[in-house]
Amino acid sequence: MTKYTTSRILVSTMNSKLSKRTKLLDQGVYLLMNQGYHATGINEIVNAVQVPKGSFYSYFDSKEEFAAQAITHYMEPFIQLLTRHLQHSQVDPLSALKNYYAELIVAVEKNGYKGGCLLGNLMGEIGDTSERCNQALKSAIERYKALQYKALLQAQKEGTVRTDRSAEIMANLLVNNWQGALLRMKIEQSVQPLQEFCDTLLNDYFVAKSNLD
Amino acid sequence: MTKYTTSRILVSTMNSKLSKRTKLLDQGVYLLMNQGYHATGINEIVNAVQVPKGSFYSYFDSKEEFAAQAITHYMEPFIQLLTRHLQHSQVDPLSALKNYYAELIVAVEKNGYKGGCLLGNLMGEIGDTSERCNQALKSAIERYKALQYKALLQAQKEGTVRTDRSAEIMANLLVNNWQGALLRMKIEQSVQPLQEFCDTLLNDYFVAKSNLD
DNA sequence: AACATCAAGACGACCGGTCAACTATTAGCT
DNA sequence: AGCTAATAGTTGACCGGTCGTCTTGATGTT
Repeated sequence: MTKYTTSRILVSTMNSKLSKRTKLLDQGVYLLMNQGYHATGINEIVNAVQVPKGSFYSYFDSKEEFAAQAITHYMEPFIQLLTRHLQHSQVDPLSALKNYYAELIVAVEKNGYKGGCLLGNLMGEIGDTSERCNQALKSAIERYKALQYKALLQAQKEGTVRTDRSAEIMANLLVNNWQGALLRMKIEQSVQPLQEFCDTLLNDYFVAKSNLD
Repeated sequence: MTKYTTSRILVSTMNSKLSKRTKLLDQGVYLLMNQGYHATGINEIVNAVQVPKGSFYSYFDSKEEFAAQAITHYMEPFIQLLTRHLQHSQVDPLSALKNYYAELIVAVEKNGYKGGCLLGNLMGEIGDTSERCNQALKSAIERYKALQYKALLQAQKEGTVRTDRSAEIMANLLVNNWQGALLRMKIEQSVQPLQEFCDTLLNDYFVAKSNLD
């Protein structure tokens, strides 16, 4: 019984520390996305989740390392959402991509066009000045692209996506151009740039000729 | 002769003030592009061009107003370069656009892929938090797009660009997606994203069917 | 008691903007 | 024309913060 009690306390401590760390990352993602890296101070992050300032460094080595991990943390829900769409057994890969982007468009509109995407924002702000974050951004984008690449490859096999352009290039176009459209959305306060992007690539350019209307 | 001398001094003073202001803007563009808005302090700007710090506020009302004007200042050479290409009497509008982007690609590669584009960077960093800069960004992008829209419209009339997609949407795609490609270029340290963008839109998607190989 | 972990506040640096003191220019007077 | 007072422009020190990181005393664990 002593052993069982010790084990429960140990698990509880670990979970509490993970929970605090997760809260910091959640809050970091939120603030970094809405304010940017340099305009977001550590005090604001820790105060928002009731973590003492001095404790920050027991979770993260530095602000830069924190941001790098916030980047990875930010991507998780997107990777999960896209994976779910792609694993939908009744939907072909191209339609799954379309559904995925359509769902994102609804979400950003609901969010009042604010923030856009953490990846694009930080690429612009600290892509040149933080090697660590640059690395995290690159990895995040690469993971995102790889999922879309696989989907396009499968769609090519199924005959719904053109084969005269490589799936690699098409996945790059999706990932890169989505970022540009999100930036424009932010200043125009409109999802029109996103819709134009989807129409152009997913409903037209990528579609195999035999599948076009 | 007294009148002539007074007139020369007056002109010289005006030119000196304009020259200092221009130097501040040039330096501001450079630093904002390489470091971002919040990581660039006013001291760094004024020190770089030997202007006393207190004088900064006789040129610009605030840091925010300065950045807004740096945005407009930054766009001038691009507008001029694009205009020159489009006014080239021996080149059709679509080829002029291609030549313009090809020239930019050479320039960013020569610059070591650094900075990217001030517009995209600041949209991501302060597009949500500075209304004044958001306005300047919007105007700058709109000006840039308008030039490209006119070129595409003319190209449609000449039969080199497809007509089943509006020139408006195509100009938007150019402007938005170029920003996304530049962000990716920054983290990948490669012009490949830019080249893929140009190949896709200018050499394929935009081209009238009868002009495709 | 000895050791490990936590965290409040100190550290040295930086921030944008203000303003008193100073300098330059203009207006008014003789 | 020359001088003085009034006005306009310039600017470096200052203001009241903020910043990320580190130190050291407090607290927790064994």
